[in-house]
Amino acid sequence: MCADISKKIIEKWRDEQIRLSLKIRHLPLKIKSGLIAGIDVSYKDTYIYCSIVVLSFPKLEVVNIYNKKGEVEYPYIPGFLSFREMPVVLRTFNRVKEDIFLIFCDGQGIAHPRGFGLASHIGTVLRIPSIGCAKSRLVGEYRPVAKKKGNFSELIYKNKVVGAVLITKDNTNPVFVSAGNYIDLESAIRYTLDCSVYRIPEPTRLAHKYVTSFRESR
DNA sequence: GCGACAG
DNA sequence: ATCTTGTCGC
Repeated sequence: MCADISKKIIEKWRDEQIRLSLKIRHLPLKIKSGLIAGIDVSYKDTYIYCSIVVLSFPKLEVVNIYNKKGEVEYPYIPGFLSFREMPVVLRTFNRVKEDIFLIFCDGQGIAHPRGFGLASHIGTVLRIPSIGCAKSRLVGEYRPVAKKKGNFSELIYKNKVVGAVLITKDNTNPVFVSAGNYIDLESAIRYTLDCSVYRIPEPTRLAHKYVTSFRESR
């Protein structure tokens, strides 16, 4: 399938992350209504599945769902997740005909060793504002956060604020939010809270639900 | 060398 | 990510 990824490839990927990370821009996003999307990927054997859910904002009603199956090309390597998931994600997104103004991704944005996690990669390639909302930490340190919706502590990495450890629902563990591209952290936090009903924001939570059922049906 | 390490 | 039952707590 994808045994040992040569060090050459990883070097190339590292260079690409550094090169593309220079294109990242942090801007306040102020769109009040429109369509947003949630992306999630699932695996089974040598197959990889992707679901993209289009939702209305701020009502959060499902407008459309796109599913696509592909083959696993690379193994999971911390820091290089996007190269494993980007292929199916792009092929799935090519089918999306709606105009999306914001994308939620299951993973890190700039809270990454080289400031270019999955959300940054997706946002940069698609040229659409993106937010990384991960369930666990990849890099950075932070102070504990009281479990009250809206609370957060800064995620610090190399003496820079790269994200927020945010409580999206009372009495639940935090999620790790970081800007992907074309959005700043403040806006990312704002939209994440506006899209949260449960711990995981609706776009990503629904995408995960749909991709799981899609995988189990094929 | 040891420990950490998105999904 | 994936394989899995019951169980504690709001």
